[in-house]
Amino acid sequence: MAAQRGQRNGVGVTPPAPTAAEITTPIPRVTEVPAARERARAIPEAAVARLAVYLRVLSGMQEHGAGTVSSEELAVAAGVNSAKLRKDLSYIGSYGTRGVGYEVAVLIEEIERILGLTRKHSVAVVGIGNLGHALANYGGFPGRGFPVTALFDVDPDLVGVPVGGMPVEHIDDIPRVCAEREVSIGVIATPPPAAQAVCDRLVSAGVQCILNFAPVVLQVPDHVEVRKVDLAVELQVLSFHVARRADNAAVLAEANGRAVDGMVVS
Amino acid sequence: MAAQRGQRNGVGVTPPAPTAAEITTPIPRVTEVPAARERARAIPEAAVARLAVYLRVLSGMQEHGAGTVSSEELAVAAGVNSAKLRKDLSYIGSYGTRGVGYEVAVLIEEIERILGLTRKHSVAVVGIGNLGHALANYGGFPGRGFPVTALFDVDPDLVGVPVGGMPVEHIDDIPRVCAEREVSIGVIATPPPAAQAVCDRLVSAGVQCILNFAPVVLQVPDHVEVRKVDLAVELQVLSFHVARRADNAAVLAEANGRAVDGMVVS
DNA sequence: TACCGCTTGTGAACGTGTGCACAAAGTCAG
DNA sequence: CTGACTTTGTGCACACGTTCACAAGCGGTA
Repeated sequence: MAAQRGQRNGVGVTPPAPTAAEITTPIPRVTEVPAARERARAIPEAAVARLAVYLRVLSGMQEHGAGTVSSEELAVAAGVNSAKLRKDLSYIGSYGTRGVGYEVAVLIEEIERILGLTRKHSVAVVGIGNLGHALANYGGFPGRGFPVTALFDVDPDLVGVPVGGMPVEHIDDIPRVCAEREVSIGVIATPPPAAQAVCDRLVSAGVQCILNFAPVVLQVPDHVEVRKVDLAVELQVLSFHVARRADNAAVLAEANGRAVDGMVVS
Repeated sequence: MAAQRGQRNGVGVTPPAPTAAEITTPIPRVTEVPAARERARAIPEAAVARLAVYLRVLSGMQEHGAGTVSSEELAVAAGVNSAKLRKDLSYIGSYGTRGVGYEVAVLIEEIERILGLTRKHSVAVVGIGNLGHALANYGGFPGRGFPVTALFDVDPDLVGVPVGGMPVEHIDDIPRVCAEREVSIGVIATPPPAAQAVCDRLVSAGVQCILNFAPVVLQVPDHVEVRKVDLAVELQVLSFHVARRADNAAVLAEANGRAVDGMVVS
């Protein structure tokens, strides 16, 4: 969940709070919004993540010259249940033809529209260590539409050095550079102790979406979206499964050959 | 999941299948297992991921000399609701003292036990490109207990070259090396087209847990656990939120100052 | 045109996870 | 020892996401 599954700042969960002043300007409470594109809000987060997967699979299919797909085909390729897939697609509208399937090109277009991939999203990477280096070199970042337009680090020896064809800037320049280059997504790849400070700078520079690789729980204002990629957590979840498997095997072995019962070690 | 989060192989969702022959040997169906440590199975995946986060926070607290924590303190530090935290902890047992809180040391020990961190888990990294390089240099991998004991690549120029103090092996040697070094977790950091083949080799080498960085849906047997870290998906989810935000702002602006209605750009 | 088979889209049941609120249980002061 | 205060552990209700199952709708065929 990911996984994942994204961090929400979670702290301000005080429900009796009226949560006034939502986006930027003091808006006098708009509860019943026109709902034309408000539909977007209704898409569950998990479904959004899957839509991104469908999009990738569809792109592959298009390159192989496929004109249409059935929900079943697409579901198998994406590794999900076909009913779930259809429900996910229904969140963005009805673009299929009953008895036939979906037109690949149409689906790609609609998913890209919903995911906001029609606009380019400038990405800034902060922290040019091992991981930041790798991210900067990732070839303009995975897939379409996420050009890396700024790199930052605190190390003066790194500042000015080109990495992946782009000079590293000092983190003190985050506000200026992010504003100039209209950065909309910040990637934090710093050591843990620096992460919160960097995050604060990005936020005050107007960045509203952050991808955090540092193993730290970031505190951000409500209007900022944070997603977390935590290698340690991923490994530990896998470790849990290893342990569970081993334990189950032991229990099962005990349950079958029940002669030895002094064997169960704590 | 993302969260996210973890990929389940999802394809074999045929519910009428009896799912016979579970783990390794032909076991005659054990439904009601002793349930002593079967409790482990009952822990929701999302809770496991959070336990890993709690563990990190607790370690930090212990270094700062904290002896006990209340659920509220720990919850704030971990960025979750305190009720959720208590429920998560209750999955692993009752180790708190009412009126006082939890002993940090005890909690750390119990979480480590549940997550299986008392054993060492050898990690193999396959694909020594940008990302694989970064992972190999990550300093024995994040935190405790996950030593990287093998590196693999298909490029003959890389084989034998030491990366992070460890020579790269050829992927043809995956079965032998993984068996020798008792690798329990495989990390796939290859280009997408190679991922499935590498995965198959790891699985046939006996690796049961895989962390996949390649943007591909891996097909694995039921007994293998896969977790996926997909940068493209993460970015696209963030992109979705950028778009949603922009749309909402536009709608709100329209709803408020309803004089200008030609301003809403698609 | 009428029928048939196929696939979508979705209402409804189900299961899981989250959040609330409170009893149970402990500490500490007097 | 008693009583007040604090914090855990959990039953319960709710919300969310997943899965099922089927009616609605479309293309092809006679």
